[in-house]
Amino acid sequence: MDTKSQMIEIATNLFQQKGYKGVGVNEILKVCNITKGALYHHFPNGKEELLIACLKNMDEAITTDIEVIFERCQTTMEALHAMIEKLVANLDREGTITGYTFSSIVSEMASLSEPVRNACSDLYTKMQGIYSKKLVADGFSKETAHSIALMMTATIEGGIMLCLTRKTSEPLKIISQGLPNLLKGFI
Amino acid sequence: MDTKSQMIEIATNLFQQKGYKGVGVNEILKVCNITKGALYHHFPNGKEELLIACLKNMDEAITTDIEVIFERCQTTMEALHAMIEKLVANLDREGTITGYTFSSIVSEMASLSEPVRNACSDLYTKMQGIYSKKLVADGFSKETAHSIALMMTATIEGGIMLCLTRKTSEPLKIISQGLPNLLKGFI
DNA sequence: CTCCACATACCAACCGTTCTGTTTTAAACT
DNA sequence: AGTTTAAAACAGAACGGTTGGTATGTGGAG
Repeated sequence: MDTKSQMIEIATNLFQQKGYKGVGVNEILKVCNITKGALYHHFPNGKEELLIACLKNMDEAITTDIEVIFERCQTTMEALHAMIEKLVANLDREGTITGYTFSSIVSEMASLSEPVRNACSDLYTKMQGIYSKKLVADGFSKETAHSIALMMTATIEGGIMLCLTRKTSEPLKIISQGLPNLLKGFI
Repeated sequence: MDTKSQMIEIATNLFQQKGYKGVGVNEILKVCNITKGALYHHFPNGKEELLIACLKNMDEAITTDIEVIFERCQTTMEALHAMIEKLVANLDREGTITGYTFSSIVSEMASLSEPVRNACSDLYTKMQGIYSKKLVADGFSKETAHSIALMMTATIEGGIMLCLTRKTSEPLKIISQGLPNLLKGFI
């Protein structure tokens, strides 16, 4: 793997876990086993440019990952259960959540950097779009599907926050059980 | 108002908006118009102790605020609408959200400081408790109420994240409209 | 000989914290 | 009431460490 890709891969993980300001460039360089020269060679605009590259990387990773799940599963609910199960497994195994979320980055940077905010917004919109499409296939109207997709996105993101706070995967499990009722209510 | 209370008041606002690492002690001192001596006199353990004091302050503020709303409103849904309306108004007016949320602190600090994580966990639990109680009064069983309350907490917190990312209050408005369907689904 | 991909050394700015010194407050004693 | 005294409530300089960023050096590939 080339140096640049490796940097993005590692930095993505660190940013997801500790947020933007929570990770210093020196820490990233140490884990990557490279030096300042390499970083500022590939990312002349420094840390923020690296973050945006990481967000683009997450975009691809998350989008394709979710799309695979949503293609394999028959209904939206099945797909959601599979998604959350993956999150729960990840959380139980590693103690942190590395996929499907970037809440720490949003809450830190949304008001500080427009490029970062836009990248995050795009990612949310993309995820929501995948949900929405499947919901339409499930028989919901376009507007209803849009509303449900938004609520699903919010609920999962909020659920992750609760899991991190409680140090348990319980909240996401309960959400996984409760989500079908959300769809039921919209019929 | 005494210096200590003023510090907590101002720091609470700053922490909510910019997160923990996003605010330097110097910035806090500047806004408060005090110096290092005052800070480390009232909070010998420095910044983190101040943060915990802020979380306790938020606990009281949020709890009493929500409790008032939930007492005034007949049903859980009415109360929720009122709550979200308040959030939306705040967001439309000031561009940031200062009440009912501390997502930035959670995502930054949950894995770094146990005292902070516990304080956040307590706050979520308390909010959830208020929802839950009202839901039982609405006729739901205890377990069902607990599940719904958790989902409501997650959805609102996630909705706030979406609003910050999109720079619009639209997500919360849609959630406010969609939430009744969540309750409907549980019946 | 040149250009790319780094390494190394260095920098100013800022971080949170600690220190010592000064003022203010208020109770205690004459 | 006036003085003494001790503690509380600050002010402000100084500290070591870390931050993100830059300027220059260097080895290898073409």
